[in-house]
Amino acid sequence: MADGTQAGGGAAEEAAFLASYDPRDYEPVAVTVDVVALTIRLVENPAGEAVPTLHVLLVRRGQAPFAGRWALPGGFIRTTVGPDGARVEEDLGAAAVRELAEETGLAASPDRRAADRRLDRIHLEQLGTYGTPGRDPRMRVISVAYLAFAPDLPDPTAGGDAASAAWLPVTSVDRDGMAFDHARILADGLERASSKLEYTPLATAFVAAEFTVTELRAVYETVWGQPLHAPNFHRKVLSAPGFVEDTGATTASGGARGGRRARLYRAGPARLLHPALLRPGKEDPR
Amino acid sequence: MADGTQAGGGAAEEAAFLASYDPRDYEPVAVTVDVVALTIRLVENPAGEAVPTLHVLLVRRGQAPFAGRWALPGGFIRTTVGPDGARVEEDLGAAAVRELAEETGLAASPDRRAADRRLDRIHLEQLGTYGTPGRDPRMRVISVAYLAFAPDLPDPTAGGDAASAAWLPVTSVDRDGMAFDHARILADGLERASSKLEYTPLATAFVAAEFTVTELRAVYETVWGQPLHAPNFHRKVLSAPGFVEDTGATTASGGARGGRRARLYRAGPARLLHPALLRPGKEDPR
DNA sequence: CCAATAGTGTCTATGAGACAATATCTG
DNA sequence: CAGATATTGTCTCATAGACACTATTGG
Repeated sequence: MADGTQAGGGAAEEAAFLASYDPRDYEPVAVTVDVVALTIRLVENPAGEAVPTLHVLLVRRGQAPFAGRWALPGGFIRTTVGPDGARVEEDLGAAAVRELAEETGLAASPDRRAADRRLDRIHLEQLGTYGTPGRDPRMRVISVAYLAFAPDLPDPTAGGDAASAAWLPVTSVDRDGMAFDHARILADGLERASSKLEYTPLATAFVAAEFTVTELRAVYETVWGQPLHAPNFHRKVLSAPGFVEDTGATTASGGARGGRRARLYRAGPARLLHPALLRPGKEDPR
Repeated sequence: MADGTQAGGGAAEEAAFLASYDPRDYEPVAVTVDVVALTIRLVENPAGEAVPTLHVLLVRRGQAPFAGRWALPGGFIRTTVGPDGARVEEDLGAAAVRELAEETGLAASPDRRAADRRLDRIHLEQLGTYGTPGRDPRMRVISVAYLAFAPDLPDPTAGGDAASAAWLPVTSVDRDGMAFDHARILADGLERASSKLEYTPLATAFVAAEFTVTELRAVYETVWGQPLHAPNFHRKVLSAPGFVEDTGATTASGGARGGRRARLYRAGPARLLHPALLRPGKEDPR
């Protein structure tokens, strides 16, 4: 990288640095950070039951190109000017958190402490970088995509300036109508999420700090889109060391229509699951 | 991404696009592509035996910053001017291939067809993007890192202009002395490579088009840094559908010191291994 | 023939998946 | 008590890992 031909050293030598390149070798590139933010929310089905459903945070674009289309929340990486006048550059992950906070309304929350606590519980990881020429019709744009797993977050409309943002059920997103190559990024994010549930304990990032095994199973069923065998799931979760820790407590009451009280667990210290919880029905996975 | 405020449309509206942003929101960013290129080469140990050893392609920097240090091969993404005068931007993956070809000498090879054939056999995948402020002391640089698995490639010195490049055994690389954050990128690449061998058939990218099970096992042992149980490995490879295909042929002769002739296989069509070949000794993988 | 290398048989422990059964709630 | 929900028992099959063994070759 940065295999320059100029001498290094000072700070504001940027111009000299740029001038030392053939214009055909160096071109202005815009770098954005986009976020595939996933959460699970309850949706009423026709029968009136609350069904856990995977949602993605999307923003409706106000300007061309792709005006009126849904896009992933994102924006350019920023440079802020510090108190001493020095430029403070923004880390990529920080930009992703900022975008998420802005679009969910957590940035404008009156209770900063509570908002920060919610942001802290969000799992964030880099998904990939998308830089195919022409993906933005205006200029060369390189987008670093992040994947976020969050417990139920507030509705964006509660935020204020992000009236055009919304949590949409992933199954009802019109992928062909999405802006830029965001359909592809979303697809990559969903696949990554499914895969991550298999060998990491990240499903706990979708539920509250204390949760039941059934709630955890709902996460898997929702993301994988298929029902799981409850007894076996139960045992597998408890047998994976460090996946969950027993709190000793149980839910205050059983199910609405009766049923035993469920034990409450919290996320354990493990960062990888062993053995893994593999998706069923992958007999011949080319 | 690209949540712009200007109207979209034409082609050379780049200046207007840039002007529409607050300078604090938009800053010139350089984007580079770096490559962690891995291959397996034979190295003589003190006993005079040829030991397969994992190597990484590194370049010794000629200029500051980090002059004299080893760095990953890489460089800025380019824009070439096409015959009609239009600017042709380079895709990120193409930039990675170009860097690899340049530094290995394959770009300058007299036999273009043969060189292209070798480049085609290289597996290339995106590793991650590194953009921490300050990682390049000169200016803001975002590096998109790629991971390449290659069969034995020519020595860079055979190429010509890349006299300062070399394949180095990964165990003998002075990580603390590497330029920029390339030690971190290298570490990430090695971990990714180890992990990919588990659940994909990419080990075949390290060997010739036709290979024996023992050669394939050597890849695993080299990358994972531990010996494997030969009989069980044999069975696992053959039982994973689509991993390898029998060519019907065998090696021309047995081992140098005697031994049965080995059957020759070629890479099969599978893109994922099922069941996976897990690394041994990961009892408590936090 | 002997040592070396390739490949097969087989046994045990463990996990995956299916099904049955038990425990404990709510109404 | 009846139905609902959580949790545990048990059985079968597949895979991982260990070890013994057979097959084939060079010297």
